[in-house]
Amino acid sequence: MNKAEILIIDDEPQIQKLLQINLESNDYKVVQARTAKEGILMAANHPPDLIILDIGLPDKSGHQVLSELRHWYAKPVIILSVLDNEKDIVSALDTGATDYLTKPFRTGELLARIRAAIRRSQTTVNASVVTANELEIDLVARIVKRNNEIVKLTATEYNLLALFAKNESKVLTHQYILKEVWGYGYQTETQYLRVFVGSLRKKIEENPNNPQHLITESGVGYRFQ
Amino acid sequence: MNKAEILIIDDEPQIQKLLQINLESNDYKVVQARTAKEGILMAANHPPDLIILDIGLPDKSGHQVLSELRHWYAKPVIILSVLDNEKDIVSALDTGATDYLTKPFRTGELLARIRAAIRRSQTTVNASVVTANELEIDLVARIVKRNNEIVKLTATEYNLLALFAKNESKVLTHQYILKEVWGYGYQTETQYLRVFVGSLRKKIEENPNNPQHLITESGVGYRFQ
DNA sequence: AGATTCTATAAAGATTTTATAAAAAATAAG
DNA sequence: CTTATTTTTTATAAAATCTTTATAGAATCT
Repeated sequence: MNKAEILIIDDEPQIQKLLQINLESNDYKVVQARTAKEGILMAANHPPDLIILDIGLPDKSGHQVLSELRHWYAKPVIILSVLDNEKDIVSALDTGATDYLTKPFRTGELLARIRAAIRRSQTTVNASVVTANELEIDLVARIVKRNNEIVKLTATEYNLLALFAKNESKVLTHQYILKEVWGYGYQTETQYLRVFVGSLRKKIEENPNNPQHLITESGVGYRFQ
Repeated sequence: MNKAEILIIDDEPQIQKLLQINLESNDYKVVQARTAKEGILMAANHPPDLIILDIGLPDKSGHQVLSELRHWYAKPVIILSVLDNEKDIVSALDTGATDYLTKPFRTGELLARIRAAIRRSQTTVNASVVTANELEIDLVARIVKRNNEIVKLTATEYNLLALFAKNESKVLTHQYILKEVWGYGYQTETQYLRVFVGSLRKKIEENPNNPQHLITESGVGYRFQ
């Protein structure tokens, strides 16, 4: 297997150096960018296996970079943030960040998180079939089966369920789901979500009044298990 | 591993002596300053792993020193205060102090607090999964488990617990917690906090009447451990 | 020791959030 | 062009959560 390639987007030279040394000695190929613009360009030209993104870049906010990346880049993005900047972190996770670390960080921990993120992205992206008890979701064939019988879903219903399946047992916020399934500008249309979660439950839950798969997290979002 | 270095900023010679002896015999390297000015200078020239700061210094108030330090110094700062100066303590914690002790203090307790503070600064600050005995808090998945079973928390309960988890074994003042969880303008609603700490204890403590994780610091705030 | 402040807890009331049905609008299929 | 299907919107009932109040107990101060 080839070396995994990691793109670092960070303007601080000492962080760049530190990461480069540590990652290369752990057998990763390292590519570096110092600005948001440069980073996006490099990622587009030659998509890496993972991106490490500093949230405090000079030319563009990390959030913006992340959301631009997420239009077409599905692999892990790990966020670096300065200490005590919790709002940034939460909103970054909402925009689709894979994980985050606050500076200063221990390199051992960063390496562990990189390994975990890459492992996850390889299994979940390649795993075209997600199963949860009597449910089977084939993400390549776009087919959902319940007790081995095909469940007929509309396009939106399927997109929603696929998103849940890709994020099993993780709480997804309303905002995030709406953005992923409906696109930008729909973040406030929480009612859409309720309607579609309702119709999904009717189709995939044994007892839709007492859902076992699509769990409500009141005030936050939903969780699939 | 090298010895951890501790800077003591205190003008009382007997305290200086007492601390020096106790810390050095516990295998810390001790550096001492007698004034605020000297202390800041020493910390800047050679940042220690932890600072012990007396709140009652001759040339400058400890609060000012703390807030100056916090611009660039992210490691633990433990405050020393005379007994009848509770307001100082609360405001110091609000400014970012890690922990506090009132004089006269027992050295065993000080040593324990130092160990806790250093351990925390090395590990938990960055972690996206925090574990405390039978508790497991996944800050990315937004899921809390107790003995491997998912604990159902409301949004506010979760936000509160997440804040505690990110500041393990650190005293958080009422004001600070209220500001972080409820936002500005709620700093005086201490009763909210009592209600929610109560319901959290019911869900995460073995015996809510004798809490082991969510500890009350009377007159100051709460501590999670 | 007594007074005062602080904390815990329950429970009622208010508000927010969620679920569901069904109508209207938009889109796709025949 | 008409019909069927899907998505969006509206309305409303139910559930969950948050806020407020009241009160008893614990901790702290004088």
